[in-house]
Amino acid sequence: MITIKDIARVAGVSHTTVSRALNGNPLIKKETRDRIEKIAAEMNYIPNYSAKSLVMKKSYTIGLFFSSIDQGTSASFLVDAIKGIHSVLDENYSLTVHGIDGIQHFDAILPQRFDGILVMSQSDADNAFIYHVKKMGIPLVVLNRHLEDPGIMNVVANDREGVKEAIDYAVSQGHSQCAIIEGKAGFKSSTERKQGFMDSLIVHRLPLIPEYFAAGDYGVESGYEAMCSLLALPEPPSIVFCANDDMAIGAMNACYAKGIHIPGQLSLIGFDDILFARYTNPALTTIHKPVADISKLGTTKLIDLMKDPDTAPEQLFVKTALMVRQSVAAV
Amino acid sequence: MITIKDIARVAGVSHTTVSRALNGNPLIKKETRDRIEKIAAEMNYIPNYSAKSLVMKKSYTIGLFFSSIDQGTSASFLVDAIKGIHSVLDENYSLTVHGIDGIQHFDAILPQRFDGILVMSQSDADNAFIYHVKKMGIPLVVLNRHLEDPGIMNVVANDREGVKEAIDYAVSQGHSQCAIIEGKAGFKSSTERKQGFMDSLIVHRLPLIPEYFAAGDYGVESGYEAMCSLLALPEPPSIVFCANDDMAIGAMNACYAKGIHIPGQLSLIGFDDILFARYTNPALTTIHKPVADISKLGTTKLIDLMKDPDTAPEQLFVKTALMVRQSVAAV
DNA sequence: ACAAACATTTTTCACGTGTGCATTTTTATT
DNA sequence: AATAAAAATGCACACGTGAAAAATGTTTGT
Repeated sequence: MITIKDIARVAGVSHTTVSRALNGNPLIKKETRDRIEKIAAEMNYIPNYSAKSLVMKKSYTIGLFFSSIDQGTSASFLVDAIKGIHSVLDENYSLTVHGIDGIQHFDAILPQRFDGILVMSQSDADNAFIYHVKKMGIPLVVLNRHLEDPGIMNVVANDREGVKEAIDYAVSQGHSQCAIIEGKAGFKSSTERKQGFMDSLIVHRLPLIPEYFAAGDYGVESGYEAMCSLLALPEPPSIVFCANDDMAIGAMNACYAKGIHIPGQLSLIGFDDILFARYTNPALTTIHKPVADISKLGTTKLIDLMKDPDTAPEQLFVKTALMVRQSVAAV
Repeated sequence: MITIKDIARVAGVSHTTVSRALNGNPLIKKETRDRIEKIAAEMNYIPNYSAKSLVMKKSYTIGLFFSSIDQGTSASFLVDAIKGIHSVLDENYSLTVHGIDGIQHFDAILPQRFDGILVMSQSDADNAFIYHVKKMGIPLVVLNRHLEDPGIMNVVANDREGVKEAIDYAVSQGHSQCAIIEGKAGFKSSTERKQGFMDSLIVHRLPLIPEYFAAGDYGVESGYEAMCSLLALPEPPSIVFCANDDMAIGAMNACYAKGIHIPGQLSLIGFDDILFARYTNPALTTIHKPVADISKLGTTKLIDLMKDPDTAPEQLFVKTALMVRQSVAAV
């Protein structure tokens, strides 16, 4: 392996000069710099990142942490996040992927190992981790879950507003018997979406019927079961909002099984806009959650934070969008 | 930050002794070792991985490379791979995720940066990268795509055999007019699956009808279009095998659109067994591709290779499994 | 012409760790 | 008790890089 010392020998200068020349330090004369750069290129010099890391106390690594990799994280979520991040991240940073639930010792989460950390957070349980990162002074952006803490950079979708708009739309289509299949208990997103649902009903002076609030856990199966219980009610709803698309697909299956026609007999709205929402039968009307955009914006902010740790933390909201398809009928 | 020198000072020994004690070097007396370990624990010592990397020429990093992150890689694929790897990877290794198409300079792919590399390969185009890695002497396992090269550790599913079994099953249900929607041109998996399809037809003395070979590209839309063209034939097939589930879902949508009932009028078989295959209407009969198992086995082999670079390369096959659901009717 | 200011480069040191070899301490053997 | 052998520990250096301080060469000002 070629080192700056090798280049120095060839160029007839000290290794420090080489270092400066290659790092754009203005103390070096232009001709010297050009000559050294040329030699470095010819010799196929590639910097040793371990040595750089040691001396610079930088790792050239960004950590992406999900609440869990195994459980509760949908595939599209993970992929869209990675895509969004890669689209703005400099090539000589590498991105490592972790599940917070898989970490044995927070001790291993150190500034020397991560130049910055993105937490794609889904639950309050992540807070212990988040505050550890903050305490260690590692530049940090929390994505996807709204934090109350104004000291932490935070990028989220306005789930609540998005759901409200969707239910407003449903009401405008003539629906008044609106039910919800809620997300996983303890997840911030669950309460946010439920709030948006209620916001709309309240604005439209529609009653909040306790039987129309069915529990779910974001899993496909839970959507199936929740829908079964809603259909079993003496007076079933005319429309059901599912707190994510996976549950909407489960709910749709329950309708197939019971012979309920969508949207003829029952309308359905999802949340997330996963790839397959477009391809259910009928195509699912859902709220598009811009995971890639969130990740992109979050990464941009993280980079700012890494450049200048004193960048003021912000609470940023990315807009959701209602995707009107075929699962909601006018009554 | 605490260093071994700090510990050495407290323990009244040299930093060398500390280093040895903490690394299980047998040259150290048991009592000394115990004392040093205790002090290290009390002082909350955490080794500096940059320094370790520099001197050991190790990076404690495993790279996971997909052909592309943006295009052609389905979400479940990426997630299952990450899950499988995490399940066997030691905690003090970190996993970085990359798209081969996003790499500007192969020069950055060095032994000093990666202790080992897993390539989740989908196309021949990855070969340039694969051989670069091999040339650099980085322990390497290629997953998912069968390589001819016996010098490279390779873990793949037996797609061909899996498809053959599925078509055998279709034939046993009385089907004789079998069509295929092929995968993306240039992808090894496309030809493998097509081969399996033909293997079965040939064994059963069924004709290979050119019109029944429709082109696809693994995308949902291509499945839709291919199915439309098959349905437009004067004599449409009785069963269609789709080279992946995404296309099967697209094909299913084409049938909805044309009012063709599945499996009443047409049967359908997919490949991959993605999460949603279970929840289409009807539930999709498909071939389960054990991505997580492939990743797991591949990682195990990579670890072997990292421990002993002379480990003999193998070509390992992981079994697929036919998941019989409701999209194939008996005729 | 000589000092002062400036530009450029080199010298020396540090970062935290592991290792070959020398040195000291302990144990075993005679 | 003397000696050899073995066990335990320390010294000095290396890894590749960057930065402060020092040194050298060059220009400017009077």
